[in-house]
Amino acid sequence: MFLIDVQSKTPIFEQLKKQILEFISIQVLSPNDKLPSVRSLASQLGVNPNTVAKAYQELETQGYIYTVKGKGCFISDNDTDAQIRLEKMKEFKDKVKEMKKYHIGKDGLYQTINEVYEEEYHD
Amino acid sequence: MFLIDVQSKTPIFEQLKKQILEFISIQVLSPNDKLPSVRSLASQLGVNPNTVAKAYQELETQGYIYTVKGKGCFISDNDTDAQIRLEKMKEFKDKVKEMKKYHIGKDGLYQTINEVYEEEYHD
Amino acid sequence: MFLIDVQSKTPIFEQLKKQILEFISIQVLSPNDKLPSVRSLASQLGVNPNTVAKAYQELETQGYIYTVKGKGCFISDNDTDAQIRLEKMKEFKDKVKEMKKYHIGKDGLYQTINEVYEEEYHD
Amino acid sequence: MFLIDVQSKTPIFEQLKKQILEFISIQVLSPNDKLPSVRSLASQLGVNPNTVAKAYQELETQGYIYTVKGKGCFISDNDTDAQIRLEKMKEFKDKVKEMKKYHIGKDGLYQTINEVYEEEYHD
DNA sequence: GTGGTCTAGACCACA
DNA sequence: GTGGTCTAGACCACT
Repeated sequence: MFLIDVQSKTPIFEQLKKQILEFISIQVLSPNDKLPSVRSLASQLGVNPNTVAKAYQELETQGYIYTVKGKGCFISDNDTDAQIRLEKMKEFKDKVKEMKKYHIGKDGLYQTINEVYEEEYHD
Repeated sequence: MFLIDVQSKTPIFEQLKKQILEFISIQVLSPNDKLPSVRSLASQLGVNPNTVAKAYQELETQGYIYTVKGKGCFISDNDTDAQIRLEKMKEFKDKVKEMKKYHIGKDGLYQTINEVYEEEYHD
Repeated sequence: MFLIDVQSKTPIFEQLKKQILEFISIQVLSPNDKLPSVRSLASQLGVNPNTVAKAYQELETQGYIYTVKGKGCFISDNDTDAQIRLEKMKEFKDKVKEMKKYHIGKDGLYQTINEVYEEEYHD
Repeated sequence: MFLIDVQSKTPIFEQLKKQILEFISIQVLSPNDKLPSVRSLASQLGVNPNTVAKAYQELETQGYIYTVKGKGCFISDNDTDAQIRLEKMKEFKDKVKEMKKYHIGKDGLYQTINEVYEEEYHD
């Protein structure tokens, strides 16, 4: 279910966070679903448990998941998926602003969007 | 001319690289223009010369500038500005792909682009 | 394992790079092998950690090794040894072209090769 | 007659030395021929006179040219061309040794030599 | 005066 | 403990 690239420049715990958020956004993980335990996920991915713990901790701080002592971590139930997409839209807007800074015309951006959305769905 | 945020999480030398690329892209810096000397830029920004040197060196290995020992660093002359915009478009495409992964519709993206590009130009 | 000549005109970090490439080429270092840590190699060679780090960083940008933060540096896994030999052959070809420019006959070159390759293997 | 690449990593004075040696080797410049004056060559190439002077000085130290005060620099007359080719052969031998270190077979080297020497002559 | 290399030593993020 | 970034200050080669 989770895929990690240890050679990537982005820290493992960030990769994990991102994937969990993705799963929430597309409702593969729904409110009150249980996340795998830190230790099981760590051993499954072959990474340090501290790394998984860090990802979970940050997600909790940001309100996307909640922890029940002795039971595990669960997806929050406050429109979490909508929040995530809002967050992503903000990132997108920042990217667009950057494009504008480089004097890149909006037509090129439209075209790129169309290209991407016309492709078949794949990972 | 150059602005650095020492508080930022992104390394100083990366901020510098980005700004130089921006200036090339919008042709504030044109092929064979001379960049400020490592030492002068460093003292002007209040950072260590090594930091500026690192930015320049990376830009050189990436082919955006060239160095003449004893004379200084200069903007490369092979359509560097076009190359940079291409690179940026690639980044944008990746971002759009990410949006698609999160099941965000393309209409929202269009709208965001319009918002950004309708604003007055500012830094 | 590594030998550095601090007197040499060629920079220490270049000497290091060369030796590492040599070891990869003759498969003393194989894909995914771990390189010595920056600090340990530095102290072993009696040089500054920054110097070793620079060598590693350049090897990484050239694609010969990859870095996993918090774990160390490792040999890349894409036929790195073959790539290095190809690179070396290119250097050799350039040298031969130079010889031709100086109007040196190819017979002399053959002879030199035979001399070198008939000697016993040594460092 | 002389060609300089200011963007090259090899210092200008080295490029100059190399070209002069090349011309001696192929007898475009013969013993007792006069070299262009420091100032004329410098202005012709658009480089600093000190740079040309440095090239000449090193060539004199190495015995390839001699200076007559108030008259100029001249090619030495002691089989200079043969000496240069010897020097070049030494460089070639070092390169071959390097190839051997990387465990590159001699057959590949033969082949490369043939390729180069079969090409038409060009710069 | 220009960039290139190096040292000594520091702090941080990641695992 | 690992590499990444940064500072302060030094020496060298090239122009």
